[in-house]
Amino acid sequence: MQIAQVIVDVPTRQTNEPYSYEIPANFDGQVQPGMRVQVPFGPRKVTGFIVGLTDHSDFDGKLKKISGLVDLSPVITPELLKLSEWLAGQTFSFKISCLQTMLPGGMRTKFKKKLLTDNQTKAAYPEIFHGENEINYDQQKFDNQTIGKILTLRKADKIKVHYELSNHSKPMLVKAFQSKLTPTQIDEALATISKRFVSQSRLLQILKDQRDLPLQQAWLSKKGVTSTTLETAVKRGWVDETRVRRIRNPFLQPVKKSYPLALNDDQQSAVDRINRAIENQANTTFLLEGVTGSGKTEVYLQAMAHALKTGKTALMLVPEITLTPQIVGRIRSRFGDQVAMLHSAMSSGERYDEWQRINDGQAKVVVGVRSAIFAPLENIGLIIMDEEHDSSYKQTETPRYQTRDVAKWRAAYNHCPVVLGSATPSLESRARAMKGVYELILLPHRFNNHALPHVSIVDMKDEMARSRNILSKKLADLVDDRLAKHEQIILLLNRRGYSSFIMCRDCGYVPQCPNCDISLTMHKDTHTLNCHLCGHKEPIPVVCPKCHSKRIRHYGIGSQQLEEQVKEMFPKARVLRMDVDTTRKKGSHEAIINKFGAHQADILLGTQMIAKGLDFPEVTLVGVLNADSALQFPDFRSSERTFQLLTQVSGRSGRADKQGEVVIQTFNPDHYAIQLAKTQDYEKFYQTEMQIRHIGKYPPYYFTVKITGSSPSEKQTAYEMHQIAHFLRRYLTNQAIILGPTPKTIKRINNRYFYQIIIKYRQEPHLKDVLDKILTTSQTKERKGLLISIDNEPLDFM
DNA sequence: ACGGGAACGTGG
DNA sequence: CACGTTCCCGTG
Repeated sequence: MQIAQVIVDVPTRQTNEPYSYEIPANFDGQVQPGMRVQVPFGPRKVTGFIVGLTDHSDFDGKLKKISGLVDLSPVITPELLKLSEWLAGQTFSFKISCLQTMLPGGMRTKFKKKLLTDNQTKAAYPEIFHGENEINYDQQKFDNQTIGKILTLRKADKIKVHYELSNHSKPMLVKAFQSKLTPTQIDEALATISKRFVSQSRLLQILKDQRDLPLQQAWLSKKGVTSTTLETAVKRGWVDETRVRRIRNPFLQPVKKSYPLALNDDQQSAVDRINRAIENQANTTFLLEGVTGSGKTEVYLQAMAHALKTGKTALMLVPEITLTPQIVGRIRSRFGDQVAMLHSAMSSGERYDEWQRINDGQAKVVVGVRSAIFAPLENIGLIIMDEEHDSSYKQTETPRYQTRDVAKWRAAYNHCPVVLGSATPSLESRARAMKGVYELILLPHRFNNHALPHVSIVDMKDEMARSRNILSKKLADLVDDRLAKHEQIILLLNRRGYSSFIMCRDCGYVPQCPNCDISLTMHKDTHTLNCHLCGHKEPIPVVCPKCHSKRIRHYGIGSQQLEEQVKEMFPKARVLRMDVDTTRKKGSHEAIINKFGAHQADILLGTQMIAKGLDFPEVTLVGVLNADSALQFPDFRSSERTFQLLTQVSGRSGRADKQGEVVIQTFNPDHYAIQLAKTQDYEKFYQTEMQIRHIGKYPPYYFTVKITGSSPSEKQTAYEMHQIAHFLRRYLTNQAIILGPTPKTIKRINNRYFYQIIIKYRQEPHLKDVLDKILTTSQTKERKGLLISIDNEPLDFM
């Protein structure tokens, strides 16, 4: 007898191991590991993943049978099954959560519960069934009294419970028409048909040329065949209406084929080293450190081409907001239809189709964001992570994985190299390169030896004494100059909304979010005060709710207000704003980029999403309006983030034959992160920052774990977190540093109180066991509203 | 997660 | 004791 080992979709500690199920005879030989099944679990039915097949079970009770198949072929490859095990351990999460994150969103299934009943009961309980024989059962939708009634009816067998699979992404089927006529019949019809039937004859002509395949209605209508014509043709028995699958195409425009560019010596030697590793199936991790504009992308493309040439596939990851049509277009122009793209801006249907193309082995190159690291690609010959330092590579929800670690795992499994590319590598990666764990490849020169932009720093303390203007005199003059020369400008202001807060000038009252410990941000376009954490919105008060004064003013400039001011200062300039608020609609991000790229605007302003990956040759001036915004955060990585952001955004200036200019406005002109960004001196920054990390016992010198606890009661949160800290101090070695518990920087979000504990350690053999124990114990308190989450190697300590 | 049964509470 | 509510356990 064959037995399936199933991880059920019940995310708890106790059910985090496979359960054994008998495979019913009619499924014999069809089920394989990696397929999803429906199984009875206690009194209900749940979905599960088959993770293995055995011929005996250690479980000594009576086995139940698999009740249904969700998939007809595996959706998780053997490699990804193994990876899910490792990932669950690494991130302290449930195996089922890891398996689910490997699938594209649209494929995650839940069982919908439906209630079926007979006509008599339906008529007797209109408040439950509303005259339907079948209703969805949502517990929240019914009050306790109704639920009671439903239970009684069910016991009396008047209601049947039915589980229906909800799987919202499906292949897209479109209307199509298949010719039923032979060529001779078509000729006959053409000869006999009355001259009045112009469109029918036109259709017959088309059918004559395209006889064998079903023709899609959309295609036919482009040829001028209307739906009425087709209906008539169906009636005449000439064609049959059918449905065919259409692959949704996430690539908006067709791309012209492009060819490898000539490389400079640095690039060539980089490509050679990576190619050699591909050929030797060497599991090497390369750190490709190249200044902005040094031509890293061309190195990636040629190395990927080499991987394909050796019969392998290639996976390339890019940060969330960098995956612009620009980059995808470039990759697709090189590799054509072999490319599959996975990106969060795509619809779930598009993602589903792209994922299917990878799973079927049709796509050989995958380009995507973080989650694309789980693409079901087989026989990988090369994994690339562009901008490896980018924070979007760390998932902030469970499973809290770092893509870099998953990439290295997959590379080890596939015996292939990983290339981590960046102009400003994370300190972790650079330190590993220095230790010889990674191989360092440098691209120290800009492509075609373009000069680096000239960077100047403006001290806003001096500036503020003169004027309250958001643009310094120097920056405003340069903007004028560029506008006159018909060149483009990027302005970066890392704060969205209109102003950061409003305050009553008489009593000092600042409106706070009722659910969170944070002041509300003013949004002028919607005339509301918004909370950026929980989404709360309220109207802007006209009088102070506390002292009834009318002197309410706003402070701190956000991107909305910047737009307003810039338009006022430069009335002739065409201004585009790009931030979360202007890019919410699908395709709007792209629309802004295309518009600016076509020079239909002079000034692009926005939050940090404009800093990365965009390449506009006409931009010769970049202004950073508040370089300090990241520095203000009480976090050990704030200098690193500031340096990276400034270097990145500076690289946007002057890429083609024109010298670029960058103006950084700051209140901390002497801060090393700002000074070193001015000279684009990564090396010096690395040295300085490493010293600070060493003294402060921070990564990469120490490993870190963040434990966050939250509940609706501050007292309970604090108490439980103290218990955990106590437990840690007792069971970890005395080399481990345990900080906290402390309330988080923003203590209350959405009426939950957050406390955290930071563990810093160099070697802690029992850490995993201790943390597992904490999770197991804490689960019993979950019902009281306490949630404990563990973040292994968190991005910040906030 | 969630269904089911034990345990506990309330009103007569 | 009948019934409502909460707790807690097990799920193959």
